[in-house]
Amino acid sequence: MAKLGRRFYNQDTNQVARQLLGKILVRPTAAGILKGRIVEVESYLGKKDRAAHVQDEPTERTKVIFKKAGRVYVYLCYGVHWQFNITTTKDKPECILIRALEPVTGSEIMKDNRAQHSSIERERFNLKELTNGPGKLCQAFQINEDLYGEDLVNSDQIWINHQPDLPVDQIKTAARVGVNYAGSWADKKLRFYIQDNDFVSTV
DNA sequence: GCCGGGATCGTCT
DNA sequence: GACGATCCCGGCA
Repeated sequence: MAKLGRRFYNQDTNQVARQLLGKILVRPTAAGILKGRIVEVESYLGKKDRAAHVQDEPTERTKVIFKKAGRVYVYLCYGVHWQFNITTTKDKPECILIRALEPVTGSEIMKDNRAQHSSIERERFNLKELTNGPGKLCQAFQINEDLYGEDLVNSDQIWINHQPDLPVDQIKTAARVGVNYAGSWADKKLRFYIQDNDFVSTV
C-alpha cells in the first residue's frame, strides 16, 4: 500500500484531518513492525486558535509546525505523556493531533511497550486499552522526542499508508478534548472520529 | 461503574 | 512560577 506523499499533507488542515481517518500509521521498531488504523484526530489551526501551541513567532518547541507539511510534532503533556501531531499546509502553522488508533499489526509488541511505561501488569492490557488515547498510542508505538521533526514523506521510522477515504456519513465531529480554557475556540467542532469505532477515546 | 485527584516537567510569562 | 491537547488509581456506591 502506497505511502502518503507531500501533496496529501499540504491540503487544508481540516481536509487532511478528515482524510486521515481510516489511514494506516506504520512504525517499524526493533521488536517488529507496528501498524494502526487512525480513528480519531483533532485540528489545531494556528495563531488564531487559542487552543493551539503556536504564537506569533516559532519557539524551540513549535518551530517544526512552521515548516513544510508532513512533519512529526511531538511534545510532552503534563510532564508525563507524549503527544503525536502531524503538520499540514505549507503556508500556515497548523497541525493535527492523533488521538486514537485501532491496532492492525503487532498488538503483542504494543502490549510490551505499554507495560514498560506503566505499573500495570502486561496481561491486564486488553486490545482496546493499547491505543485508545493520545498518550497511550505514543507508549504503544514508541513515539517520543526522538521523532521530533521526522518527515513522514521520507522517513523509514514512521509513515502513513494510503487507504480509501471513508464515506462522510461515518465521520463524526465534536469539540476538542481538554481545551476549555480556549474561549470561543473551545466549542468549535475540530475533533473528527469514526462513528461507532471501539477505539475512539471519548464520544 | 463513576468520580476526584496526584504525578511530573518542559515551556512560556 | 504557573500550568497543561493525559493517564491511572483509589474510594465510594
